[in-house]
Amino acid sequence: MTGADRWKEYARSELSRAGTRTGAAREAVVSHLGDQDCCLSAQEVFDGLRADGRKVGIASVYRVLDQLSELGLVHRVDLGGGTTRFEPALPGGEHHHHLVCDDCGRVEQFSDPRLESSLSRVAGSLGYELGGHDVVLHGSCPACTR
Amino acid sequence: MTGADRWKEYARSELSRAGTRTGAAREAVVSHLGDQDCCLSAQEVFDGLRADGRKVGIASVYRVLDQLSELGLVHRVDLGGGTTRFEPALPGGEHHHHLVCDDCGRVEQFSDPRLESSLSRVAGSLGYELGGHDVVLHGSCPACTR
DNA sequence: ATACGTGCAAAGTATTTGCAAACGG
DNA sequence: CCGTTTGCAAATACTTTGCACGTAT
Repeated sequence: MTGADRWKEYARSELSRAGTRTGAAREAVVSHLGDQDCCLSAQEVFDGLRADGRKVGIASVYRVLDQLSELGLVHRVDLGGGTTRFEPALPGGEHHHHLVCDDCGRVEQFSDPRLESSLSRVAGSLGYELGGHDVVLHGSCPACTR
Repeated sequence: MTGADRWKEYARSELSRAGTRTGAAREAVVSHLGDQDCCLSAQEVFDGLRADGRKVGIASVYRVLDQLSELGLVHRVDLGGGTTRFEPALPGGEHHHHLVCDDCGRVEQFSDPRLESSLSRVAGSLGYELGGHDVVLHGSCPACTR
């Protein structure tokens, strides 16, 4: 089973466990989001669903994304530029961060254990219980640098 | 001389070096921003100026903040929640990051050398030339935890 | 005098909300 | 059936832009 399918199943089971009913809009969003390998904006999800011929209102896209976020099934990602993006989140706390090329807009993912430990150490030393964190690096990608 | 005054002088000299004229709105924003120890939203700057009896249009606040940002005199800070915040930036690359309490909204600053080195190592290993980075930790502050 | 700076109002985005109709359990 | 979910349209929040006027140089 692919990671995408695994997330879809996980999301659907968590949704039903949360007591929600099955609706066309939510299923469409879950299905589409699960197929992505990179974070999407609400508008991109909406456009993607339209392209697939699914007629879902943008308000529903926002509502579903918000609900998924509340349940911890997606992460909100803010790369700057004023639009929030969303990406599937698997359980277990495994996560990654993003590196944005300010020239061409390319987005890459990365993860780094040493970075994570720095973050939790800092939070701990200030007495905070760490709930989540956003790390976004901005720069120029190899192609744009030269 | 205080850090606040140092930034104001620095900002004014950089602005004049950039060839800008002296205007009331810009001076008001620079002066107000320089007095802050924490990042402010455009609306907060606007309200602060109003409270001081300075009649500055909100459009000018946005324009000035954008200009200061272009010149590297302020950093844009996005703590999530949809509104961009701004804070004075001193030259030399010294900077800090933010820790937000999601319960009470408190914002703390921190800096950490090990974190910085993790970030540049990651960027370097992906071939990126690092231009800047945003790190925002979310969690519960000591007061809200218990 | 001339171009830059400013305030106001209008336009633009991104997102949320009110509401009646559709639909799942 | 009854309450959740959905789509539409209107509303909201934040930010940018157009334009006429003010003002520094």
